[in-house]
Formats: sequence, structure tokens, C-alpha cells
Amino acid sequence: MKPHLTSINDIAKAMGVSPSTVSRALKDHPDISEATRERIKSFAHKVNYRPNALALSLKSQVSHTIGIIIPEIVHHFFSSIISGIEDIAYSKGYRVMICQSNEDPEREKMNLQALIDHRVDGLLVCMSKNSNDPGHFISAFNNQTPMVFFDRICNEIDTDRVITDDFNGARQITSHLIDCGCKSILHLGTHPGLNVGQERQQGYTQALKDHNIEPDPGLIIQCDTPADVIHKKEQILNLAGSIDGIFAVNDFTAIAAIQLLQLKGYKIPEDIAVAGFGDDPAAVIIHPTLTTVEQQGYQMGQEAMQLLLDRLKKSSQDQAAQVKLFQAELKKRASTMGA
Amino acid sequence: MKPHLTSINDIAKAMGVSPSTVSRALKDHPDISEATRERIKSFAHKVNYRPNALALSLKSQVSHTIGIIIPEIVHHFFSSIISGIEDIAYSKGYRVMICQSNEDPEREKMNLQALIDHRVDGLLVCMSKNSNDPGHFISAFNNQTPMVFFDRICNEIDTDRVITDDFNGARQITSHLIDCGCKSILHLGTHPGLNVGQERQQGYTQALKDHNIEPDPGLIIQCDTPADVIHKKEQILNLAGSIDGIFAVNDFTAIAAIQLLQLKGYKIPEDIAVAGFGDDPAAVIIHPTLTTVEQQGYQMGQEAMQLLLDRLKKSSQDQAAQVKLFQAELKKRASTMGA
DNA sequence: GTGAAAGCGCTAACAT
DNA sequence: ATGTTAGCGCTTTCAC
Repeated sequence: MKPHLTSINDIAKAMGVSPSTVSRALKDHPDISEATRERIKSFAHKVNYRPNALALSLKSQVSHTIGIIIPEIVHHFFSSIISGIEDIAYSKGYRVMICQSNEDPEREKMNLQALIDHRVDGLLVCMSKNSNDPGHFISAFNNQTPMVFFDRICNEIDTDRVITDDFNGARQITSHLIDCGCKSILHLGTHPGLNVGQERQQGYTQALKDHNIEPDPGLIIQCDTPADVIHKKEQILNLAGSIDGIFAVNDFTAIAAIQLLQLKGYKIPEDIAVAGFGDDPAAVIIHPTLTTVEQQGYQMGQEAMQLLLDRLKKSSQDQAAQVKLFQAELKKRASTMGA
Repeated sequence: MKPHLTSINDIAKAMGVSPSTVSRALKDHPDISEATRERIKSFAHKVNYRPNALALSLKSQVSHTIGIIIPEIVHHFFSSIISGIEDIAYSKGYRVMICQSNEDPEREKMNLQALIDHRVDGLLVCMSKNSNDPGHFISAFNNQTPMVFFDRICNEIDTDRVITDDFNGARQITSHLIDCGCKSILHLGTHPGLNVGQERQQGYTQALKDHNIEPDPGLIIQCDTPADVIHKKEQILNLAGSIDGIFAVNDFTAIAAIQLLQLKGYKIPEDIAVAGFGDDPAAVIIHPTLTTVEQQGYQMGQEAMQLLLDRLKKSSQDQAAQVKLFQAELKKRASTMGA
């Protein structure tokens, strides 16, 4: 029951010419006479002819489609990135296929395969949290698939990267906490496996050292979601009495911590100053508003797509890998400073 | 510099058999002898053979790809829907192409065209706000393109729909405001053109009537974004003294209103109770937590994809249009009720 | 200025 | 049990 959209062959038959003539006429090939060209074009327009992108891709070996692999769409930072990618892609005549890995390496692997099966021209990837083995990405890369990583990169692959300066952002925000008078700052951090988390933790540690504060391993907890905050609430509350600041690896976690602490009677920022990372929209909704650093998701998405396009233009592999580092701008808000 | 992934022809040549034998062997056709089958399969595996989805689609006239047209990805409700769609699609071997219209009818039109050019098997659509003329959707539908609308439907097209019971949700929440003692409720509503907005406004009006309150046209303002709230703050503040409740068409607008009113010294909910619509994550972050109704984006996405799959199975048009109405569950929170 | 033919990768009737 | 052929829709070289 499929529509059977009219093809070049249909037009050729209907007009008593050959398919090649139709093809040429439609793309204003100089060989075709003015008369036939117009005749064919107007007919094509009348029957609402549209070239079959699939056939075009098969023929030309270029699909004008790029694949995105992302942990999850429902996440302000990630959806902003997708939006940036999509806007650039759209303006350049590219379509995007989006797959979410849901932080599952198996699914990530299958997504990759499916996108390659669809012969995408290139890949934009943000790795899943639990990706222990990037083997599938490595072999795809070795197989000449143009790739650009964003946010969560793959260290083993030497290709373009679009990342936030997580180290510096964390260093800045931790410095800011210290400037606000914090002496004992808890870090709610993420998996050791995640580059972004590690960078942030190192930035935190560096800032402490910058201010001659000895980092205390007891003040680093692996806790990077609101659920984790609930789960580790005892541990956090036990520490709460002896700390005066918290730097959380992301805003949701920071917000969950604020809510937990407020519930127990702590005043934010008077008793404990709290800072997050990312500048999620919720950061200006929580009371007190959350000090954080802004991550430019939309722009990062745009940049990633642009890098991929550049890479597609040139002969793929033989260009040096570019790294676009986005500075995270500090947003000082009420959760760290008195009104 | 493209990789040239190995094709069935390559395998055939390498093994001294015909392409059709390879094709058959790979799909366990009974005609092929155990021996050749295994020989071919293991070779294919060794060279990492992967079928070209483009060729398959061109041949079979089925792309196993569906198109999504959505106003914007960066929006919790919409990204949840996409996630639901993607999960079902993925599990059934479908890929999705996502296009955002950015509420621009022109772009929406081009998106539609591009997806059709790519020969998607079907379309999942949430119309743009400013779509005055749904002509392009109508002609695509008449041209047999399977379509399912979600959230913002197209009244002119008789096909499957997945929607929230906006009327009932708004009626419930307005009733709740009245139960909380509100006598004079301001409605911050949306464009007259949007079905969802209209339904919500009618639900609001109905609830007032249910309680013998005469609806006051002066208490309905077109204001459906935080930016609108800023823009119309004078108007809202002028009314603030004489109202005791607000029902906003969505949560962001409700939150912006709360923030505006709090800034001016109003106590929520004591002076003015406020309710939203959608149960955005921010609803439990704002203080006081926001009373709202829950919209099940993820489930709606799943359902929409399922309807489309059903539609693809059958002979397209000749089945009655289904409507899946999701009830919006009332979430009573602090913004309408004393602690 | 236009047509015929081959081929992108794959499948399926139709041979053998 | 395997090969040949044609064709999905399109482009492009090569003829005429």
C-alpha cells in the first residue's frame, strides 16, 4: 500500500524521453535544450516529483546523514547539544539519526552498528558512562568512519573533540567557594571512569592546593545523581556538621544536596555553601539560586557538527585532530554568597 | 576516501560463488548446502560484512526509518516523548530521524519534505505553534504517508492521535484551586491557535462554571512563557492585588509567575495560590513546590510509536484513526496548599 | 541534444 | 544446490 512516489523513470515514460534526459533536465545540464528542460521541469513540478534520497545515497556513496550517539536525550545539556547539532546539520542539508545508549555499552555498540549499516557519513559521539571497552569505536575509526567526540570523549581515539574545560571550571568554582570563606569543601563526584568527572575532581583538588588547603580524601564521595544523594544521605549528613562547602559534579546533584540539607535545618549558604556544574535551568529556580558554571551545550553541538563537516570535506583521516575547548563561565549566585 | 565496506559482491568474488548464493547463505535460505553456508558465513563474519541498509531500503521500498517533527528538542516534555519513541523504535529495529521546526512553519514544511525525500516509512508529528496552514501535512497524508500526531494535533487530518486530556487536566487543577479557597483565578494561557491551550482554557472555564463562578474574560491573559511573564509583568501585577489564584498553561510560566510575585512580596500560596501544567522536573525544585498535573511524555512517545508501527503493518489508510487520551494526574503540592 | 548501458548493493523470480 | 537476470531510482560515461 505504499504510495509509489513518481520516479524519474515514470516521468521519462510519460514524456516519451529517456531517464537520462529527465535527470539532466532537472539539474539544468547545459546539453539539454531550453524547450525540453522547461517541459520536463514543469511536468515534474506538476506531479510533485521528489528525488529519492536513498537511491541518490546508494549511487553517490554519500548519505548526507550523520549519526549521533548520546547517553540520554532527556537531559538539558544533552538535548541542547543535539539542538545545536541539528540546527547546523539542517542548514547544510544533512539529516541526523539519533540513538540513545541509555548508558548501556551494549546498546551503544548496537547503535553504532546500526548507524554504520545505514551508511551515515559520520558520527557524533558522547560515550556512555560505563563504556569500559571502546573497541567498537576504535574499529569503526580505523575503518575510516569520520568521528567527532563531544563531552565524554574516547581517549584511545585520535580524532576531533569538543569538550568543556572541566578542570578549569571546577578549579574556578572551587576557588570561588574558598573565596567565600569555605575551608572544608565536600566534593560530590562521579565515576572514576568518566573523563569529565575526573577533570572536575582534579580541578577541585588543584584549587585547594592553590589555596594551601590539604585535600582530604574523606571529602570526596562518588555521588552524581539525585538518587545517589538519597542513597548516601547518611554519609552526607554525617559530614554536614564539619563542612562549610559542597562542590557537586553537576547541578541536579547539587540541588538534591541543597534540598536534603535544608530539610535537616541547614542554612544555605550560611551553614554550607553549595555549588554545581552545568548551569541547568533549574539552577535559577532552586532557592537559593545555585552558583555553578555555564556549559554551552548548544554551541558545543554546533561546533561538533561543524568539525564533522570539515572532516567530511577533506580526505578524512589525514588531518590533525582538533580540540575545541569551551571555557565554563562562572555564575555566582545565592547558594554561595549572602544576599 | 570513503572506506568501501565489503559488499555481497566482494564476498562472492572472493569465494568464487554468485552474489545470490552469498545473499541466500547469509539469511539461512534452506536451498544452500550446510557447507557453503558455513563457509560463507564465517568469511562474512571475518571481513566484518554488514548489509547496506540503503540498498536494502531501495530494493524493498521500506526504509525502517521513521521521521519525527517536533517544535524543539530542548524541552523536558518533548525530549521525554522522543525518548519514548526512540526506545520502542530501537527495540523494533527502526531508526529515527528527528527534525525540529523551532516553531517555524516554513522550516516544518522543509523538514517534512526532507523526511519524505528520505523515504521514511512513517511520520510522528507535533505541530508547530504558528502552523496556520497544514496544507503540506494534508497532502502528505493524502499521498498515503502513515502519520501519527502527538500533543499538538492537526484537526484537519483524520489519523491516529496521542494526546493529553488537557481539558480534564485543566478542569481538575482549577477545581483544586477552588477547593483550596480561590475565588478569583487568573489564567495565563496560550495562543488561540493551539489545541492544547484551548482545551486547557476550556477546562479552566468549565471548572469555574462547575462551581458557579462566572468566568471573567479579564482574568485570561495570553502569556505562555517566562519571557511573556516578564513582558506582561505590569498587567499581571496590576491584577495580583485582586486575585487569589493563578492557573498557568505550563510549569515554566507558573514558575516565572511565582518568582515575579515573590519578588513583589506576595506569599505563595497564602496570598495567591499557583498551579501549572506538565509536571516539569522544576516543579519540585521551586519553593514552594508547584502543584501541577503530570503529563506522561515518555509513555506518550511509546504509544505514538506503537500506533505508527500498527499502522505500518496494516494497509495504511484503511483503518480507523485511533485516539489515545492520556489522563493528566493531579499533583497537589505546596504552591496551592498550606504546609 | 538525446539515448543506451552500466553500476551503486541487494534480492527474488526464474533458470539449470 | 547454485547461477543468471532484472530491477529498486538515479547518474554518468560513452555513443550517435
